Formats: sequence, C-alpha cells, structure tokens
Amino acid sequence: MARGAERHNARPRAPLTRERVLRAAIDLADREGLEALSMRRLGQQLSVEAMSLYNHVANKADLLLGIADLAGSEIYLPSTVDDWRAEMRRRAISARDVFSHHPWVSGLLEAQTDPPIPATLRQHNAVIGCLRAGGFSMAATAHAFSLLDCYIYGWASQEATLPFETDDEVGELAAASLAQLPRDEYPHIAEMITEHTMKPGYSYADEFEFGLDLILDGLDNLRDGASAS
Amino acid sequence: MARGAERHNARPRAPLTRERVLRAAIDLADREGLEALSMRRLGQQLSVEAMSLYNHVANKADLLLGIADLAGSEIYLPSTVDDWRAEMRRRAISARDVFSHHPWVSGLLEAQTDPPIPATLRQHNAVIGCLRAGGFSMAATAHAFSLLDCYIYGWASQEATLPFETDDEVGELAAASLAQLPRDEYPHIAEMITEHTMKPGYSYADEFEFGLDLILDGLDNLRDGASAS
DNA sequence: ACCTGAACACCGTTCAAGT
DNA sequence: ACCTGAACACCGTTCAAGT
Repeated sequence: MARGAERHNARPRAPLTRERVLRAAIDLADREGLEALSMRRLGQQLSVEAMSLYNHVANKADLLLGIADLAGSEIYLPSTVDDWRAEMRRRAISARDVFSHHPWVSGLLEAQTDPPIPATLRQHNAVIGCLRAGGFSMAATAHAFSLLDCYIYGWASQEATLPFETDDEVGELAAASLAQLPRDEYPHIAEMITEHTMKPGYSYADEFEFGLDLILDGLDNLRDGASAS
Repeated sequence: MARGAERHNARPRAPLTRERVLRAAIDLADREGLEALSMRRLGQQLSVEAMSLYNHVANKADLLLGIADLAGSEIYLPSTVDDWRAEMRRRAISARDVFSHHPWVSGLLEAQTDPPIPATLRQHNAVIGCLRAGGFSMAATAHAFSLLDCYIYGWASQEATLPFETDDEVGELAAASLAQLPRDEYPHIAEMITEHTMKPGYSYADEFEFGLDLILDGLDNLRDGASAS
C-alpha cells in the first residue's frame, strides 16, 4: 500500500477552483443551513485549510454573492415572445421552487450588494421587457414588478419559517401547536387550526398559486386597452 | 467633588432590568443594524459587562425574541367591529411603517421560535377574527391571510434592501446606478430608470398602497355573498 | 441577588512563511 | 501559484469568584 503524501483523505487531489468552492458552499448551506456555512467549515468539506479558500474567493461576502448568483440563475427567465401572463406565472413558480430547494437563496438575493448580482439584473431586465411587450405602460410595469416581487419574496420568507417540510406533516404539527396554544386568548387561531388547517385536504403550498392568480388577474386590468372592470 | 465609586461613567446607577436591556438593544439595532447587536456591544451601551445581561435575558435568542415582540407590538391590531377592508388596510400600513422604522423587525418576526412570539399570535388571531367577521369563509380567510402577509413581509424585505432612504435620494441614486449599468446587456432596466425612476414625480413608497389596494380588491370577491365579477 | 474575570470554542481575515 | 500556521480582533456562553 504505497500511498505517500496523499494519505489522510479519501478524495485528495482535485484542485480547488471557484466553481468547486461555490458548489461545496451550496451543498453545505442546503444540508445544514446558511449559519453553518463558515470559511472554516467549508474548508473542512474540501479537505483544505480555510485560508486556501481566499485564493478563489475574495472574502465571505464574495462567496455569498457567488452562491446567490449561481442558485439564482436557476430561476426561469421570462421571454418577450409568449404572453405576459403565462411568462410571469412560470417565472413566479420557478422562483418558488428554487427558493424552496435552497431556502437561503431568497435572503441573499435581497441583500444589497455592489455591484448588483448578475442573476438579479437578468431577472429584472427580462421581467420589465416581458411586461412592456405585454402592453404595460412604464408606470404599470413598475407597479406590476414591485407587486410580483414582493409576493414571490414574501412567500419565500414565510415558507422558510414554516415548521414543517411536507404537507403530510401539517396535520400532526397543527395538532401539536394547538395543544400548546392558550385557546381562550387566541380563539380565532384555534378555530382556524381545528376547522381548516388540521383537515385532511389542506395544503399550504396551494396558497401560492391562489395568491399569484389573484395578483395576475388584478394586473391584467392595468394593461393599455384592458377592458375597465 | 465627592463622587466615590460611581466615577467612571456619566449614567452610573439605574439598575439593569429586562425592559432596559431590550430598549437599549432596539436602540442599537436601529442605529447600527442587527449585525452590530452583540452581547458585548450591548453591554458597553449599558456600561456593564456582557455577562451581566444574562441575568435579565436567557441568551441571545431570548434577547432577539424580546425586541421582536416589543417592536412587533407597535403594529396596529385589527378589530372585528369596523369593516374588514379598512381594518386590513390600516394594519398593513401600520406594519409597513413599523418595519421601515425598525428594518430588522420583519426578519425577526418571521424567524421560527418556540414558543411563538406573542405579538405575532395576537396579530394572527386578530386578522383571522376580522376576516371571519367580514364575511370570509374559513378557506377564504386562509387565502387572504397568506396573501396579505406575503405582501407585507415581502415589501419589508424589498424595502430593507433599497439603497436609498428617502424619495429625495431616488433620482441621484438612479442616475448613479444607471452610469454603472451595462446598458446593452440590460436595455429594459436602463429604459425604466431613464424614463420612469429618474423622473421627478416618482416615489417608490407609493407602490405599497397600489399593490395593497389591488390585493384588497381581489380579496373582496372572495367574500360570501360577494357579487361575481 | 446581581455583577465580573477568565476561559472555551468558535468566527473572518491578514500576513509571513513554506512548497 | 497555491496552500498553510500563527496571530488578531471579534463572537456567544459557562463557571467560579467576588460584593
């Protein structure tokens, strides 16, 4: 067994690159949360001292920007050719999916960076272009843009705080939180849980498309030449 | 000048209480941001060693829960007597105002804690009660609740990332970001800035009530006995 | 009962030194 | 060119010791 210098770790050689550092950081954040992503812990994952990472990443802010851009680029980019409603709908649902796979992404994309994150700029540009092509005035585009992004990012942060991961768990968890709840102090919450949330057919995830469609319906009235309600 | 033991600080005696600790923490977070709020820095503000704080606060998580509850309690609590639309509107605008005075609050209120933050429970209970009294079914109440909170919290996190604080600064800042923007790569963003954002009358803050009213209009159709559109 | 000093196990980051 | 060890200035928190 001549192993020589590369003896102390199973995967010794593959040289560090920015790409490899960012991928490992995404893995770590997905598995253990963003707060577990420290330079030292990330170094361990790559069988390297923390200081080596600084050869591929300027600092921690650059690392976070890098993973936000990489994961943010997975979100569907709307085009100007199809109808605006289908495109905005598809983009919103894609963002919801990406944010639910990587719960740390939405927060990082919202963080103010200088320069701005390319994935965000591409999204902004594509959304504005799609709405303009769909018949929205400049002012209406600004309205629609702000409303949609508030909803999408708001959903992401609400979802990230949910105590359950799948709809199967909703029932038992609702029962558990109901047991701890001072029912006389919060009667309306108690009623909501017993008569709605705990019922079999309930799915919190369905709320997303409901709200999204309500917003899209409302925005439709804003377009040039839209029939007044 | 007989000053004796209390010589090394201007405000020496007022004994530490949980209230005083929380107030000082809110001040510090407002002035320098949540990331500046460490136990050691907070101790300094109160002319006390960091370890003394643990006599009034279980740990840092408890401190954060405490300031979230205190600031969150400033948000208007909707009643069941007035009409649902006015109440929901007033509550949303109040939340927007509180979140804009204390940009760190919305994030803390969204954080999952066990037990839940009382201010949040009171809000949830009041909102559900108001909507139910306003003629919303259980399912419609869940829809409305989710949509409104996504929008309100989404707005807060979008606003927290804005690079400007007042509407006066919008113009110059838009010009500055336009100068750095690769215009051929992001033509629609460039157009939006030059032809809308940079124009004198534009106010990002106005977008909040626009989106809010669009959502309230949509929700109005959900009520029992609402006229079908 | 409340406050403190020293200590522990962590952070991000710099810098001189190694290969 | 890339990686490392030691060091610095920070964290939250525990614990024995002071008053």
